[in-house]
Amino acid sequence: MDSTKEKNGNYKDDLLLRMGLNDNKAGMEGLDKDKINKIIMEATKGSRFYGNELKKEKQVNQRIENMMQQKAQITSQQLRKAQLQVDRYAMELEQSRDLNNTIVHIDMDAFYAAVEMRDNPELKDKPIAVGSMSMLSTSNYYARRFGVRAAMPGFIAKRLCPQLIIVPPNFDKYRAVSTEVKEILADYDPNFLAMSLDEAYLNITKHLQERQNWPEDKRKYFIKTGNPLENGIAPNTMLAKVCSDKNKPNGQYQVLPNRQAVMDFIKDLPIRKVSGIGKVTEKMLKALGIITCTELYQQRALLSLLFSETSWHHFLHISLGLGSTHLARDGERKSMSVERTFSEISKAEEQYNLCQELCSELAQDLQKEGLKGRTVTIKLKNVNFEVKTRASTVSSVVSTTEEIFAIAKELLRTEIDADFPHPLRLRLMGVRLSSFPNEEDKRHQQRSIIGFLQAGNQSQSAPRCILENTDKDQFLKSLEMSHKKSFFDKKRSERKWSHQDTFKCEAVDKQSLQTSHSFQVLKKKMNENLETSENSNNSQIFTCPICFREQKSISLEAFNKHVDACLDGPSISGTSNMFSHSHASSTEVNKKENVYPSFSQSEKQDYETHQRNSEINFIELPETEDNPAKAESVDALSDKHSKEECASLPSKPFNIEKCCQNSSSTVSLEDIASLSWQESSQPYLQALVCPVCNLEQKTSDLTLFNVHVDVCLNKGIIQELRKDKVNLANQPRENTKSTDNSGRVQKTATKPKRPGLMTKYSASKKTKPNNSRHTLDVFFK
DNA sequence: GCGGATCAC
DNA sequence: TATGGTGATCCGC
Repeated sequence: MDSTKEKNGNYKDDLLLRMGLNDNKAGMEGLDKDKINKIIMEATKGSRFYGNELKKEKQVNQRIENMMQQKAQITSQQLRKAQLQVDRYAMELEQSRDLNNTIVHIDMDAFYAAVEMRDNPELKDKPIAVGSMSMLSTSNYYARRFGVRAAMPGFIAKRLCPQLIIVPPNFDKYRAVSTEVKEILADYDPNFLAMSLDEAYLNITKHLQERQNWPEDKRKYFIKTGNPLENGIAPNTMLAKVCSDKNKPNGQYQVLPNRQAVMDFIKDLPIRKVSGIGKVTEKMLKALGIITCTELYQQRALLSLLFSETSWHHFLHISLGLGSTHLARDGERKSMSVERTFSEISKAEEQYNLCQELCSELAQDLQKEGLKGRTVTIKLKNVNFEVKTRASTVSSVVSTTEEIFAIAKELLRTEIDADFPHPLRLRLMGVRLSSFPNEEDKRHQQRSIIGFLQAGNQSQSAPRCILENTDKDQFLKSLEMSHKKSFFDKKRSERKWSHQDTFKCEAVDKQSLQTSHSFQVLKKKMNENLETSENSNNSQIFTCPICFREQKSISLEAFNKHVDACLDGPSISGTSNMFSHSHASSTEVNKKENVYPSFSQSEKQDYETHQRNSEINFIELPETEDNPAKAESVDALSDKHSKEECASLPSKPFNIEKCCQNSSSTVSLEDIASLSWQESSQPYLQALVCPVCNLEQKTSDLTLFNVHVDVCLNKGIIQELRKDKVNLANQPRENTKSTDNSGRVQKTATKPKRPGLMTKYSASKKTKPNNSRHTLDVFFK
């Protein structure tokens, strides 16, 4: 056709497929198919979006190429063996085939558009779409004749159909209508499964049985909702879903519950029609000559060798016409997120502000469902549509804006630092919380909290250990198991248990303190610190972890004696009570007052750390004043004291630079144990000093402080892990060339190539540097 | 546990 | 001018 097709045929086909245009249904009153294609491509070509689509397409092609090489190495022996194994499994599946259920899939036609047309009859004979100039949710059938589809940006739709009316979405309205419809559906199956506002599965097996006994007049109608809808009736969900797609619009289709009917239905069914087979899987299977379900069945042995077990099992289910016969109710949610697209934002300050807003929104949503989680993930999409996610898991659950933001902001900062001095040019940001505790976790947590509070109450009279048996057991178990884990897992477990212990025990019982592993380390570490400070004549103030009193300029022996005396002595209740008091009251205060503005004091402090890190990482850079990004940020966020603070840092026993830069200094239990408590100027309020970054945290909320420590630790680990990446990123990206074996010059891949999902073949298999780099189009023509 | 990807709606 | 938001899952590290 045109040159575009030769170069970008794949993308174009995908695009057209997605927009439903290569089914020959376009035409008649609307636009000619070719005309539609041309308009879409004209609007798309040259955009950043398109550039990214091409990039993604190349990656998929690479995956396919890897797969084909994998395939080429399969021997007939292996294939025969696989055939036996797969057929054995197929036999089992066949035997468990269940045709006793009647599943209906309900799909409301162009739902949003239908509702809008119902409420405004003027729209009825006009082409309409619901959405915005950026993105359409759906369109009516009139508009579809012009090629206007869901998931198409409105501005392109307008080019296809200038008279198109774009109606802004009104989800409350759609929800209301959806609820009405669902009430009707519930009559047929009270346990129906709603997939969205306009889609649901019903298991009407029981209903049909009961219906047998109904009087004739009552049986004469079936589902009547007043809305146009598709439905498909079949013995399982997979088939029902395909059925409802069959006779559009406003149609119905049934697959009878016998094996032959199922197999006949499946026979020529394109695999893409099946839920779960998307664009990429379709393309990969097409590369293996598989388009229909019959072909999928024929290649089952090969597929078992090329794909993961999960995948080929899924494929086998499909090719046998099998699917769920019961509607599994949704389990508990596993994550909650907020994300937003916007016009480019490149200023760090604005990015942090945005991040905090998202955290706030997320925190509100979480509160509605009473959820708390341990993993915070941020998502960034740059103006070139490249997506990154960065996650951090802390040891205790978080849920408030402040807690989530404390973590998210560090993740964001790491990314900003990594690209420094270039700004991140973002078009989307998102924040997600996951790792919600299961019921058992919750019970455990509950007990810990109660234990903590009880210990606080009782500390006046009879302080006792709040380190519960479960905690101890798990701590010991985690140590026991630790040799089986990876290095980082070990470190994680160590710090998790150590600083939980540290916080709990320091406030309470001396007996358990003495036996506590972490406390032994704590003592040891403090001694070491004391020694070094003595040796360097550096007069430091040490605070006794038991009584919290400052021990100034005393010898190591004296300090030890003091600690031991505190441990043996009768009265620590006063001090531990003081701690409990300050914790309890400050938590209250925190809840009410500590909703800090964009950048509070502690934010500034954090920012200063950031500045210090930047100075260390980019020591060759000009002064702050000459660095626009830095100067701006400093102006906005920081006072002028960062340099003095920086100068004072080396005298501290442990700091973030050491943590991040020393290759062997990934955070260890000992590091945690160097945690020191220093009294602030405020009486009865302990200032919390982070043992990692060594900065005093101006919060008295222990959870928030814990989060900060976790974040600092993760940051150390993250930077350790990312060292290579950062180095790579700091190199000039263009013109990075290398020579391969064949002597040709190629661009070096910026990122290490990985095999794609759901596949077994390994990317570590070296790609042949020869002609095998043909496109697969040629191969499969 | 992390990060990239795929998929559905 | 301009190509979404939410949630789940899988795979290889």
